[in-house]
Amino acid sequence: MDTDRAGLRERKKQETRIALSWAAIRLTVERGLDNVRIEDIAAEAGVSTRTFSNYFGSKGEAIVARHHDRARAIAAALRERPAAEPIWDAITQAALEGFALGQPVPQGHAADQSWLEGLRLMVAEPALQGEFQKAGAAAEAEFAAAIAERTGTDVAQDVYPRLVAGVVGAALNVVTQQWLVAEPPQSLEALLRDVFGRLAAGLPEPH
Amino acid sequence: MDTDRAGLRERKKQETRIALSWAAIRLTVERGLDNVRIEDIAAEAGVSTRTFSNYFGSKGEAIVARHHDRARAIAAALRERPAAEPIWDAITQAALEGFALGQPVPQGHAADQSWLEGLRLMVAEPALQGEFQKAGAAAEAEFAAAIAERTGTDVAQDVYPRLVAGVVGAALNVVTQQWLVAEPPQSLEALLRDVFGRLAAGLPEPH
DNA sequence: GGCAACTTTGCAGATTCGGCAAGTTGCGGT
DNA sequence: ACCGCAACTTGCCGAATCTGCAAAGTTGCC
Repeated sequence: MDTDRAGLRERKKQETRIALSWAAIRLTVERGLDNVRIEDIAAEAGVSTRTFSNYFGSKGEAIVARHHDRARAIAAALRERPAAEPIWDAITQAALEGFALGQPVPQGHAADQSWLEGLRLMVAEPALQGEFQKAGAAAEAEFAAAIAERTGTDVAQDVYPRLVAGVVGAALNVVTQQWLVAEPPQSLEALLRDVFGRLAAGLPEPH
Repeated sequence: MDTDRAGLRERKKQETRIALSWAAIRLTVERGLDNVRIEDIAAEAGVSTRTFSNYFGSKGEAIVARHHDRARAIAAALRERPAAEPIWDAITQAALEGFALGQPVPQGHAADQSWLEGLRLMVAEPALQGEFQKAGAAAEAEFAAAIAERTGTDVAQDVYPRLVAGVVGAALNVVTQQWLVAEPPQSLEALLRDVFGRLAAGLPEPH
C-alpha cells in the first residue's frame, strides 16, 4: 500500500509483486492463458518459480492482483469520504478515486489495438472468472467493514453492509466489463455514475 | 436438467454427477478441504479418479455444483414468471422457488450440529470463495438473458440486465451466508424478501 | 443380434503445489 | 562499524492434479 514509507525490504517486495503480476498479465494477453507457464512469468520478472509461489498461489491470482489492489484502494478511499455525504455519493466518489490511481495499461500499450483485444480475451477466460470474483470478494470484506462503520451497523448481525458491499462489487465488475467492451468507448466516470445512480434508484425497469 | 424425460444413459450421468458432488461436499465438511483427495471423492462415488475429471475440473467445481445448479434453477424459474409482474417481485418469487427445490442437507444431517459447523467452515474456505463466485457468475449470464428478455433490453448493449443479474447474484450470496450463520436461524423466505426489498428501495441507509 | 455412439477407465507426461533446509540480505541494537 | 536476528529467495523433492489417448465396457436403436 504505502509505496513511500517503508524500508528497502518492503519496497522490493512490492516491486516483485507488481513485476510478477504484470508479467503474468502481459504474457497472458500476448499468448493466452494456457500458453503461459509459471516458469515463464517468474523468468520475466527475474525470480525463481519457487518465489512466484511465495507471492501467489496460482497464475490466476497473479493476474488478478492489480484488480484486487484497485478494489481495496476503493474500499480505503471510501473510509476517507466525509461521514455526512450520502452513501451512494461517497461510494461513487471512492470508485472514481480508486480507478484514477491504477493505470490498467502501463507502458506504451495504451492505444494498442491488439493489446485491447488480448485483454478482452483474457477477462473472458473462464478459468479467470472465478479469480476475478474472488479478488472482488476479498475486497468486499473491507467494503463491508467500511460501510458498517459509516452507517453504524454491525457486519456480523446486519445484512445491510454486506449486501451493499456485494452489490458494489457486482457493479464494479459490470462497469469494468462494459468499459472494456463498449463500442464506441465510454468514459469510466460516466459508466460509474450511471450504474451507481441506477442502484440508488432501486434499479427501476427501463422502458 | 430433466431428471424425468431422458434415457437411462442421461439419468445415470446425472446420478454420477450428483453422487460426486455430494461425496465432495460430505468429505469436505467432515475432514476439511485439504484432507480430501480427488481419489477419495471418486471412491466414495464408486467411480475412478479419471471419471471424476470427466465431470469436474477440480475439487472446488464438484463442491459448488449443487450451488451452481440452484442458481441456474432460479434463472430458469424467472423465465416462467408472468411478464406483467414487477421485476423485483418476479425475482423474489423465482429465488423462493429455486431454493425450495434443492435440499442443501440431504439424508439425516438436517439438524446435526457438527455438520452445520463443518458447512460453515467449508463456505469460509478461501479456496472455495472463488469457486462459489464463479458458479454464481456462470448463472448470472442466464439471469442477464432472462432479464433482458423480460425488459426488452439488449444484453450486449445495455448495462441494465447485467447489472441486475450481478446484483441478484450478490444478494443470493449474502442471503446464503446469512442464512448459514444467523443465530437464531432465520427463514430463507424472510431473508430473501428483506434483501430484495432493500434492493428495490435503492438500499437506503438504515438509521 | 449387432452396429454406432457414448461413457468409463488406466496410463503416461506435463504442470502445479507446498514443505524443508541452505544461502542471502535488510534492519536494528550495541 | 559490527553483529545477530528475522525475512526473503531459492533449489530440491515428493504429492497431487490435469489432460490426451486408446482400450474396454454400456446403452440406444434398427
